[in-house]
Amino acid sequence: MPPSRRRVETRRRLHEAALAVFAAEGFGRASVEQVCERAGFTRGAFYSNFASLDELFLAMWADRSNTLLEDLRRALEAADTADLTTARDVVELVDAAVGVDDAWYRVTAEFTAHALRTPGLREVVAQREDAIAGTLTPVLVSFLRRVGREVADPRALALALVAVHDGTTVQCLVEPDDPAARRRRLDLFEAVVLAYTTPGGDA
Amino acid sequence: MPPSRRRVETRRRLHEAALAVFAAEGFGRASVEQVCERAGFTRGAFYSNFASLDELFLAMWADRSNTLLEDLRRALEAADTADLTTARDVVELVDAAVGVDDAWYRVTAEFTAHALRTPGLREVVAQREDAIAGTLTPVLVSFLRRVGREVADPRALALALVAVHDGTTVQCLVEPDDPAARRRRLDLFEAVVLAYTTPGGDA
DNA sequence: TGTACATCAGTGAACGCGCGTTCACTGATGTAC
DNA sequence: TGTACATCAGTGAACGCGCGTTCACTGATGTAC
Repeated sequence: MPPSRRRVETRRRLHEAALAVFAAEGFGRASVEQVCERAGFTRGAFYSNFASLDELFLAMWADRSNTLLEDLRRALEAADTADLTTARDVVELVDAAVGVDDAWYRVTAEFTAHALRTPGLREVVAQREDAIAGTLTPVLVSFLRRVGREVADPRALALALVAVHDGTTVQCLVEPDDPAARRRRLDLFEAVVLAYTTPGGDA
Repeated sequence: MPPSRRRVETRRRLHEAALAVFAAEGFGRASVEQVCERAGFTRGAFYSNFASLDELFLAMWADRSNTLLEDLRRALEAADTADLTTARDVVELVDAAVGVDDAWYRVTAEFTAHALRTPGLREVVAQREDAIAGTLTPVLVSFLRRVGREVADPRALALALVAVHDGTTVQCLVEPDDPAARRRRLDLFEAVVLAYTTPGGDA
């Protein structure tokens, strides 16, 4: 039996409230009470839908991760590639599509830390990294080929870019008023792309 | 008046307990009670030394960050550089000295996330990144010169390596049994080092 | 389209626990002679 | 080196609040006729 419309909507509102509360208070300090108040439900409604905050957190995080990744994929596939002529152009296009989201970064960082101390969850994070790399790979290879670069090991490049993204996101968020952090991020992306590609035939 | 020996020792034990509890439970879920029990004190002792868990966390984190960075600096300065002949050697030497510490990574990730939502603390994290880059820079430049590479912009390289370190640490910890993650980390370090340096005169 | 009924989904009150915080106290530490 | 005293530092009990969790309930939703 599929869940009723009402139930789907309730869970959606709880997810939404959870994201807001987790972002504002931190994962460990969010309470069932706060999430329910924000969503406009009593605590009973929560327990009718989830066994624990951890379960809600996992559901919300997995769900939103998927959505964000799917949005990213679509944005890249629909991007105007007419002006791409250099690796730097590719980097700037991808960077703009990915963006730097303060609240989501915090939530993901805390989820990752939590997952590292919870055996069953480590795997979830690992699969997510894999999914990101897998989604990025084809579009990245195609963009780079367009500017005359061949990717030797697409998976290695994708994982490297994910690592650079994670690492430089902190630096950008910590110094939000410093445009230099943003520039350094793009420079590093570019350097990595060039290091992991070779000049191709059609350039 | 300097703090008494007894007081210094009490604070040290509270720091130590805090690190253990934060690593095990997560920042937001650690309680004053747990920290005190672990340290072998009553809760009154805690309040005689700190105004809040946040204050203890900040003190512990800043203190330990300094110690770790100082240890790293000493280890690198005392390292045997006779066998350094390639950039890869430098990368492997530095990587071995830095290491990948599960518990400390989690604590730092959560502290960073917390700092991002607490105005006064953002600065603390920013200064820490700066201190790391500043400490690493001279020894890195000297090692690389020894293997025949000139660093164009030492600060940019240091910050790039910190970002790569942060990003790849997650990947290594998430797949602890996969040696490929470790290898990819070293490859990325090497690629960045090569990209940010040029062949020097004495090679 | 309307009515009766069954099941589902969220309500709200109640219970109790963990723990943050305070504070009068006692024992430890150090100083003066 | 020993004694008296002052101050410092941690004890442990007490208070109370926030909130996790449960559960009998009521109102909402959907189905059969």
